[in-house]
Amino acid sequence: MRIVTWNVNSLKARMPRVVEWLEIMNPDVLCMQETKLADDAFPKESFEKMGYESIHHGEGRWNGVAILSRVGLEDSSTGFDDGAGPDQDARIVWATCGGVRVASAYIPNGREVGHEHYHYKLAWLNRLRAHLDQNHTPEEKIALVGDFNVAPEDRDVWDIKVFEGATHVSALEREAFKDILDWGLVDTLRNSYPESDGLYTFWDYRQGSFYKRHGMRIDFILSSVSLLEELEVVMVDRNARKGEKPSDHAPLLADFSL
DNA sequence: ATGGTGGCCTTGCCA
Repeated sequence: MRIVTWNVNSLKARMPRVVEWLEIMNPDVLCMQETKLADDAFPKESFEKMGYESIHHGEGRWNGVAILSRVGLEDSSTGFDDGAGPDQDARIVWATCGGVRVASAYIPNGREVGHEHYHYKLAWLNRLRAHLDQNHTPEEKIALVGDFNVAPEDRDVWDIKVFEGATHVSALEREAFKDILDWGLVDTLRNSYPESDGLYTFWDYRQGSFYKRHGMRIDFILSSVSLLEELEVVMVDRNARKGEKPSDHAPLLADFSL
């Protein structure tokens, strides 16, 4: 089973690239973030013609997450089931696909350390942990994937000196991210390449970042241990960051022997 | 070619 996470930065703008990529890479499950679509604008029928069931959770101009699956899509839900009320944004969707509980998540950016949005980001990660505590056990096969907007280690950004005092690398964000992992999830790409630097999934459009290899590793396929036992390979498709009208994120793929 | 934002119900905001 090939599971993919990809922040597409507007599905409307990215649809040609997404369709082309699906035809070439044939994932079983594609989790997208930042679709920037309302639910009624999501091209569900186009994906159905390609053999994919789908669930989308969107609000229109910002955010928006989706799961596509050709190995079944059951028990879908949106947001958090943690008893704390609805989230202000459309940032997470859940579904069971081929026996794996999958979540497609778009964690808040935070904007600036100390900003109201930064506190929302930390609270959001805490709610995600609470949702896991209340709805799942680490023994299940779980793939929690998406754009976490956190670089867990200094080597996960191209130059840590540039990020001094910035979001994505602050201690509180990293602790909140680690708290998710400590529940019982493994960062699959880092687990497969423990010694590697330069493993990035995002390159800002500005200042020629991609060409300069000025990237960040902020997208993840987090796997429970029982699912990790089935992991064959995990990789970033940097080619998808090239060419005409790319997203600023590359897809992250993992193949499991399921 | 030796450089270099993009998306959005756009004219500022978000990333």
